[in-house]
Amino acid sequence: MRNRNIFHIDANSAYLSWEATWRLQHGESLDLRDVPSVVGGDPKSRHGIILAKSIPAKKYGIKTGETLYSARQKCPDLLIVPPNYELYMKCSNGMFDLLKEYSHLVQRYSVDECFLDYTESEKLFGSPLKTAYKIKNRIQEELGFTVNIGISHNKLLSKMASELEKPNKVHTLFSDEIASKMWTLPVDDLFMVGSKTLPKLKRIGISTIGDLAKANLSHMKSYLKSHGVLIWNYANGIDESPVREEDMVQKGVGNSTTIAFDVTNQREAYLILLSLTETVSMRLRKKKSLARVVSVSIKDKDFAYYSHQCALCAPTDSTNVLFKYVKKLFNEAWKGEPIRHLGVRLTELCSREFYQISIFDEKSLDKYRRIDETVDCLRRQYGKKSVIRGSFLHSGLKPIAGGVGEEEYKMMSSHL
DNA sequence: TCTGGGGTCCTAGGACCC
DNA sequence: TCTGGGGTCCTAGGACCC
Repeated sequence: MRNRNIFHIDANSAYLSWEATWRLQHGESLDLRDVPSVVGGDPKSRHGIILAKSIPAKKYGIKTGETLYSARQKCPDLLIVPPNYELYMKCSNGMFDLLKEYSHLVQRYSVDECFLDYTESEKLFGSPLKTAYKIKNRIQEELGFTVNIGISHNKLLSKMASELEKPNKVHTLFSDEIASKMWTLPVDDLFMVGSKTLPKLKRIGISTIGDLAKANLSHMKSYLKSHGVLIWNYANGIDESPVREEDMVQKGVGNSTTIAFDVTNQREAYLILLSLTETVSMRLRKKKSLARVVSVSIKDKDFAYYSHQCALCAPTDSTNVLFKYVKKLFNEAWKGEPIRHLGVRLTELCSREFYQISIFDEKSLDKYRRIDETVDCLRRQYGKKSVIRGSFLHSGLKPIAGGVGEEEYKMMSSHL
């Protein structure tokens, strides 16, 4: 492949910076970024984990994903603010729109990360490094938060580059810089080397990215299968994946929720599953897709996780049809123990247009479809909670569960 | 006052077919 | 009385990402 120029743009401690920016713009004098602070969920509803941390909080050893309880022990004066996903979506959109000015090829990798293919833009905007600084400074001035930008010839290296020194920095990581800038790093700093792979690598004497790069490829392949080949390539800076257009095909939609209390009976489990089915099927219909596979997942009070799935005879987007399968799957899977978390996921998606004929085969399905369309329409106009099922009244449970913000947005994935 | 939510991809084993 | 081997599909579980 010819030489490309790829940028990776990463908002620095995104949720926290966005929260800080918003608060400053709304009259607060304290900048959350200057003190030990975190964005975190509510422990009362069993959502008490750290979603983002300030740099001062990081100095206390506080990590994303750890419990608020543990973070408070490390730093008793820690300032904790609740998340505001709609705000984060707006900030994310602002960053994305600004980036689109510099290339038609911008991939939204997650809420706070984008890849930008600068290859064709160079003749319009000049040198990559100059433009990267321009973008970084514009985001800071116009949107109020800082980003790191990594520049290289592929996505993997540009992503590794943006991780180098934070915040508010532009880094390059071209081929001749791999040895000095990347090989010296601990091997788990490499994209796709996680907590399970790290000890396996340590066991064979690999502790830096450079060790992995110089390891024997066929040895890695027999030891870690295809994943071994993948990370060996990454360690050597090899990655040919393209910056993908926004509208790539999504493979599935799912929603899940941790319940504030342990669910111990079928009736309550059904209500929560119904609320999740409502959310997930609305999202499916919004995408004008149908699903052919439904799966239900359960996490019990001890965090043991399992799931059960089945294929449908015909793809559908009907809340009622999907819920019928969800109930069946739940009954087949549930072992009867107290439940902490429930999830509903739809996969094997296809286009609605493509399958319309079989949907209208049955009169009852046609009726279901009209109900779904009407309810979706009302909810769009008057809000998600304008139409709810009678069964939720007085149940103490949320009629619509799952989802973080109002808008649909690309979340994360683990491949480039 | 303990541990979120939303994704993708890979693998292993069993069923089934020829 | 023996009992191959390749291919595909399905499901459950695990690893990784942010």
